[in-house]
Amino acid sequence: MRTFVGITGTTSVGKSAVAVQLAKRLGTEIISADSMQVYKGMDLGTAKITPQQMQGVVHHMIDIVEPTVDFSAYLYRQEASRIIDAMPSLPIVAGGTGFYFDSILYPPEFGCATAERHAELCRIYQTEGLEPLVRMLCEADPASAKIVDCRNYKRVIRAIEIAESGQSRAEGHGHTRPLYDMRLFVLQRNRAQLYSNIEHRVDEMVQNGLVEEVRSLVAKYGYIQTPAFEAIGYKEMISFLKNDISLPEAIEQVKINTRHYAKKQITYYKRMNVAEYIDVDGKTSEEIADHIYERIKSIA
RNA sequence: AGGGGAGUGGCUCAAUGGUAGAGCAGCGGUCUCCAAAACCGCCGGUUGCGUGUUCGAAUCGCGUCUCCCCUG
Repeated sequence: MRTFVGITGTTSVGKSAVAVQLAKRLGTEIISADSMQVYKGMDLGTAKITPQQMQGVVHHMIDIVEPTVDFSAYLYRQEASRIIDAMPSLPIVAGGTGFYFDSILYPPEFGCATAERHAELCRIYQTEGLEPLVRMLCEADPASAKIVDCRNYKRVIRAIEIAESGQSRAEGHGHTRPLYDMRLFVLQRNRAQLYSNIEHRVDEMVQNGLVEEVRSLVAKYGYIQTPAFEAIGYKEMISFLKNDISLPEAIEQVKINTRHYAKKQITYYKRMNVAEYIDVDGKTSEEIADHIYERIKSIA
């Protein structure tokens, strides 16, 4: 079983810098685990690492698709594990999307629907609501209907798709063993400090031209409805550009949504197999990288 | 100064005589191809203050404080 180092943590804890420092010590490359930094042209709002900040370290899974693409954990996993498997050195997977780490460790085994069928199911939800979908699931796969959250349309649609592919969401396809030996380090800081950082970081993004970035994306792609344009910092600015809300309101909303996001990240990490939580307050990225290096040098 | 309006949980607001509800925020959680998504739960007010009427007042009367608007 291959081993890799995982570095994650809430937004704005400084994951990227630590990953770069560690990669330099290990002489290896970084695979990003970030659901939004995969999109080209979305830089400021996703706090994407700049070429200068990379310091010559190769980064994978960043800027790999256009914002028009419906990217997914499935596509992420395919590409990411291929890169990990091919890397001669100890890979570092770094990013804030816990679900993407899991998709590498426990790749989905269920079948998928065609894009057309998926779109059709989504259309049913939009026009007729949840009930018809739940009814469909109850008919197609009553066992799954019992275990799936039937108030969550995404889960219901997915379960229908699985059923239609001849499988059942209810069958314990749960992987008991991960495909990789991940040594996961979670960077953290206290809640007050975290929230204050988010506050400043959002203000900084706006000062650095977030509105202009979103404006040019809209100019290039229009008001498309893809996961990319649902990213925090983007959806709110789009509302502002559409004149639905004022700029101060949009900025406040970005801050609130970022806090919620950070909270959900913290919750998600609790279910992961964490090797160690590291408090970052008062430490430099070099010190943190050194600390992690000491912990994993035996396997490097 | 006079006239009018408003004061309800952190915020925005609902409930005009019958033991105060919601949204947002806050806190916690779910998660096997949209995950920066989608979904779930919890905490929190005796209604500016005082007094009166009433079986019973956020809701009516009187007084008082604060804010807003108009007139001067």
